[in-house]
Formats: sequence, C-alpha cells, structure tokens
Amino acid sequence: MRLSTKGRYAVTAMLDLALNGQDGPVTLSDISENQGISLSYLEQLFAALRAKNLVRGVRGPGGGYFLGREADEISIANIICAVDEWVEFTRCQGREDCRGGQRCMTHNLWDDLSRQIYEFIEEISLADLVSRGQGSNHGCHKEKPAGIQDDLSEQAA
Amino acid sequence: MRLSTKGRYAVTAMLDLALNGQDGPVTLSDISENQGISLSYLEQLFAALRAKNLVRGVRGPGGGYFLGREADEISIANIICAVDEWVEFTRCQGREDCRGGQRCMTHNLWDDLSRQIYEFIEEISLADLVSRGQGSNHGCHKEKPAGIQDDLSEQAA
DNA sequence: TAAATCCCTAGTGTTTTACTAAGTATATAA
DNA sequence: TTATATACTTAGTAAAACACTAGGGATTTA
Repeated sequence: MRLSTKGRYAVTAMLDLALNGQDGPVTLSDISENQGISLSYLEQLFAALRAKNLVRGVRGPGGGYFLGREADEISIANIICAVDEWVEFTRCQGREDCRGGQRCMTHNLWDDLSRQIYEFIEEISLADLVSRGQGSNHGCHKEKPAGIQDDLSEQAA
Repeated sequence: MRLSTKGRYAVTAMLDLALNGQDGPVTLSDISENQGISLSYLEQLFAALRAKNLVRGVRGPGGGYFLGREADEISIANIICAVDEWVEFTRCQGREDCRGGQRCMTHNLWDDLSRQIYEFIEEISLADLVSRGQGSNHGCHKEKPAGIQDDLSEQAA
C-alpha cells in the first residue's frame, strides 16, 4: 500500500468531480483551477483513472469528465490504487532461507497491517466523503489532527 | 499522511526489534540481514527513530538497539511519522480566494480522510502486530489481499 | 589495545513527482 | 465549413525522494 501526494491529488480531483459533476461534465481546466493542480498532470492522473473506469471523458466543447460510476461505488482505495500502483513489499516469495521463519514473520505481519489499511480505505467511498462534508463547516480554518506531533522526545529527553 | 516504502522499512525494522529484543539489544547488522535492508540505510532510519525516542541505542560490543518504550506504547503512526515526515497537503491556508469555498471543501474533506487514516494506524501498536503473529501461521505463503485488483475495467469494457 | 557496535556526513545512481510543451482527435457552434 | 473547446497522447525535464555506498568518528566491551 502506498499513500503519497500523487494519490491525494487523485482523491482530491475525484472529490471535486463528485461535488461539481451533478449538472454536466467537469473540465480538467476547472479542476486544475479549483485544486491548484497543473492541467497536464491532471491529464496523466485521469488517464490512469480512465483506464480503471473510475471516470468517463466527454470530448468537444461542453465536454469534460463524469464519474465512471456512482460515488458510493468508488472507494478511496480504488482511486489510490489506480494512480499509485500497488507494490509488493516482501521479497521472500516462498523462499525457505528466511532465518527460521523470523524474517517472514515480520513480513507477514507487515502484510497483515498493509491489508488492514487497505480494507479500511476500501470501506470509505467518495459518497461518504461528500455526505460528510454536507453538515460540517466548509470554511478555510484548519486544525491539525490531535497527537500528530507526539513530542515525547522533549519529555523523555 | 504518507505511507511509502520508507515507512515500511521502518515498521518492519521495528517489528524485528520487538520480536528479537526480548533478551538483549538487537544489532542493525542483524536487522539488515533479517530484513534485507542495507545497513547504512537502516542507520539513517534509526537516526530518525532515535530522535523521536522510539528506539534506544547501546554502543560497544554486545550493543545494539532496544525499543524506546514498551511495544504497546508505540503506534504504527509513531513510526511512520518519525521517518516519513508528515506533509501538509492543502495550500489554501485560510485564504479567501478559494472559489466560493468549493476548493476548501474538497481540501477539508481530504483533511478529514487523512485524519481518519492517521487515527486508524495510531490505534495499532507494535504489540498488536506481535500478538497477532503469535497464533497465525508464520510460513512463507503469501496471499494477495482480496479485491485489490478490482478489474471492473475488464467487465465494463 | 583491539574489536564491535552505534553514530555521523557526504556523495550517488535510480525512480518518482509534478510539471512544460507540443501535439492529435473529436464534438460543438458560428 | 471553419474555428474552438475540450479530451487524449507523447516526450522531455527539474527537483525531490529513495535506497544505497563510502568513509569516517565515538563509545564500550574484552
């Protein structure tokens, strides 16, 4: 599982699409302007999204992009996997030379964790994110998630 | 939130430490050999982990690394944030020019998602992973998480 | 004193990221 | 029919990140 800025760009763009695609297609120019992502980069991202049928393009003036299917049938995992190719991490593919299973144990544990995280974002759909946004404040205030900088280092030092 | 191979290396190394650090410190050479990570790269990762007091180094022969605190008090989020520096994504920091709040809405939604994922891996401790490994099979068989390649593209095309 | 370990800094090839540029294809509208 | 607006495609590129090599120093044990 990989979760980098590239995936964020894709999720953000798809969100924009879900929010603004109610009445007619949304152009990449719009998304580019709305989200501050370069047009050509968006085109690359959407090439990947299109390949997975997550979006549908309409050419010509008045064209743009629609979601490829209903927003409640597109998971965050779908989006991220489309642009951020899933990479296998473990290298010991069935080999026996893994130090008495020790090495493979940590690898299996990582696989478990990786799968857990995947299943977690698999459960969150675009529609979830949209409906979540309905009731909350849409202002520009930002609050850092609590506990991100757990500076135990200061205390312990 | 960023979740790349670098973070995986760190989590894997910490898992190795949790598993093998019961009786005496674990050397980076051991981890390097166990997990197939270059020694010098491990040293860089551990410099970051040390800075956050997630590990404690013991110098000299017979030395190595201990966990900086109990395994149940180290979350996956702690580890990943230590090596994979949290990066802010949104660029509209309180600015008003965000197209009638539209842009900020998607950004806020992303922030929410990001926080959710963070809180999720915040809840998983090293001890959780270790205890999870106790009962299961430690063999080298690998099974791909179900539903990762959701090739709706084939069906829909 | 020698060796094993942590610790630190600098450099490096490769890949990824995010972008620019320059087109082609297709549908709409004048 | 022609111009335009869009999707689509390919190639190139600067900067960053990744994962590593190299070469040391500092500290502790034997």
